[in-house]
Amino acid sequence: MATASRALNGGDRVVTDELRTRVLQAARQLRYVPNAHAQALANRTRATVGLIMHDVSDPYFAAITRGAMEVASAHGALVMLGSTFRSPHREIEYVSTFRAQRAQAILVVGSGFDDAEYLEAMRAELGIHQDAGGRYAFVSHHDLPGDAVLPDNAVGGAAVARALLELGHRRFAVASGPSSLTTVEHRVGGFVDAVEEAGLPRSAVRVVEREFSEDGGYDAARDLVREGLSATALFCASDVMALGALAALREEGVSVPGDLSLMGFDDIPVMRHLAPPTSTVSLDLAGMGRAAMRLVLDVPQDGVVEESGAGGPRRLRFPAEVVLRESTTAPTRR
Amino acid sequence: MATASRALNGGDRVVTDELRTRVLQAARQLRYVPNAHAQALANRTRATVGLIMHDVSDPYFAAITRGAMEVASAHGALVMLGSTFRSPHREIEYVSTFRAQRAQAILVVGSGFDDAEYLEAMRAELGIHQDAGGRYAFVSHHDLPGDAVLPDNAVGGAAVARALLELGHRRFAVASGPSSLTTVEHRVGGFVDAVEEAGLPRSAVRVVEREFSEDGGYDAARDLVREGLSATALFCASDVMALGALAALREEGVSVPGDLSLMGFDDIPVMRHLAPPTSTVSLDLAGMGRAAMRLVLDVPQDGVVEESGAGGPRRLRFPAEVVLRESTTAPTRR
DNA sequence: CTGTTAGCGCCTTCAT
DNA sequence: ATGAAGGCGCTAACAG
Repeated sequence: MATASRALNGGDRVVTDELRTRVLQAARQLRYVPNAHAQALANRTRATVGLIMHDVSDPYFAAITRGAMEVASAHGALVMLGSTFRSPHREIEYVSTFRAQRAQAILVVGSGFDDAEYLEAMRAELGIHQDAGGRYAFVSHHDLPGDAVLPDNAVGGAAVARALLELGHRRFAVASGPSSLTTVEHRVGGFVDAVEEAGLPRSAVRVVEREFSEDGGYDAARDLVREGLSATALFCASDVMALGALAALREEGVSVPGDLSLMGFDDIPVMRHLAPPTSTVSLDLAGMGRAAMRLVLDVPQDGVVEESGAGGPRRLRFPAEVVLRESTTAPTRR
Repeated sequence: MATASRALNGGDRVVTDELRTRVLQAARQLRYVPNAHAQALANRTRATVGLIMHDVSDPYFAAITRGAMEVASAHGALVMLGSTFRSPHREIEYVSTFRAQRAQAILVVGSGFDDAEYLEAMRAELGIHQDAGGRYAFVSHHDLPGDAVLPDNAVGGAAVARALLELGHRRFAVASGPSSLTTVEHRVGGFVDAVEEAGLPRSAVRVVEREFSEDGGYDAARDLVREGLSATALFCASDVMALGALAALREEGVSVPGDLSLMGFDDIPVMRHLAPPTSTVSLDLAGMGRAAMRLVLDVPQDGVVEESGAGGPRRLRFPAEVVLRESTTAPTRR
């Protein structure tokens, strides 16, 4: 048994060539694959990483996942998937499940929740995971200690405001998600701050808070229109919300950008194909996924700049850049 | 130890209340989670399913995955993800990896490859998996024995042809993927057959074969235009290809549907938002994912009709229905 | 009802 | 270079 084990694993010169080939051949004939559980038990770990996120079918998460999968498979790491559908409870549950699996690493993708109970539970779960030798990292802010890949959400939000101001807009609407999501908070916060910095009153921005989803974007835009829209530009906290908003605007007969300029955030692949091609803030989503996976797999990054206090958590910042397309123009309405 | 195990797992009345609470409390205090590998080893199985597909960031697979995840998490099954990026080799490798994990079930999503070596290897791997008590199923055709969830690809392709014929089109172009993919073969085959059945010559359809991807769609449309398009309607073998085709047509100055009617296949969520909203063939993608997961988890289906020979493989057929939107009109060019 | 004893399949010392 | 033995953490079968 020991010899077979050595022949199969220890690629080294510890087994006679003849014996090794004999073992290998038998294995092939039997289509033998070692029991990964037994290996994991004996080795006390395994190249496995747990991926926790809202929902893979959301293009934002899909793109990040793709990047993560590329790196994982290049390094022979097995990926386990956990969809939370935005439930903090499920998120914690998945950490615990992956802990039970003795996952080598856990990747928590997407906005954190601003909720004391959740934060405490996550901190505890992740702490134990780490004490047991596991790694973990976040993609997006989490108000929790740990390595992270961070999109420049606030900077992006501010850039949107400045781009719109430069076009001549002075009254804005924002289709926001729940402010308890850190991502939303940063994007909308950055936007509002930039507007105020430009000397406009707070009242220049009308913020509507709905679900952080396509339906939420739809609801927000429809309600905004029905309450008698005075804004000349609408900023959506994500492209997925912008998708919904666009549908609502079409139904309500509001022309984009004629009546209203529209901007999203993320630059998911379809934005360029929409009617009209929609302005947004581009983020290297797949790159973020790759960087995060590299972070937890402890392989060197590839061009991404690391910004970390000495010994502190490692943080990889991803720039957010405004991409102007046809959904934004100078305001024409009076 | 045994008592602790019983208290934790066997929800029955086999342990004194007092002892059980004591165990439970200790577990909670220590944030104990049982080692899943040890459990799997002792139990010889675990509720784990391996999901094999091309790429989660492709909206088609993303939607199917979403459905599969819903059912999996409702049944407490852990999902492992394998992205093949269309490599038959990796597909086989993942089956073997999941076999090593002693996955309870393996779900192979997406078109199979028409390749003898691949088919033989898959048959062997899946056979061993099954002999070891594992289940598996396909989503889409695979020319391999086993349970399957099958979209009506050929029927859908034919329906596209008929819809276009009815609008008055007589000369067609098809942006096809590699004909070695069964999905492509069925869709394009159904289309071509229906055109011939309508009494038109084979030459009425110009088929261009490119990658089965957005880039492939782009290349196909661009090349068709540059070679001097005589068709009045373009059928793309998938919506993702249609996305690329639309971009190419825009760049080449071909107006849709003015110069050319366009149809895709799948009805991925964005099609309705495109410029113009694009006609396609709708498939209940998430439903297919759910059905497939139910199939391998052996839980009753929910409204989906099963079509199976007695004792033979179980097959769930999903209807494909044409959805006409603004990318298709009667031909105006001469 | 509780405790004891074998494995589950593999890997890793430790002898040989 | 090979083989034998112990243990990874848990559960199931068997005693008590």
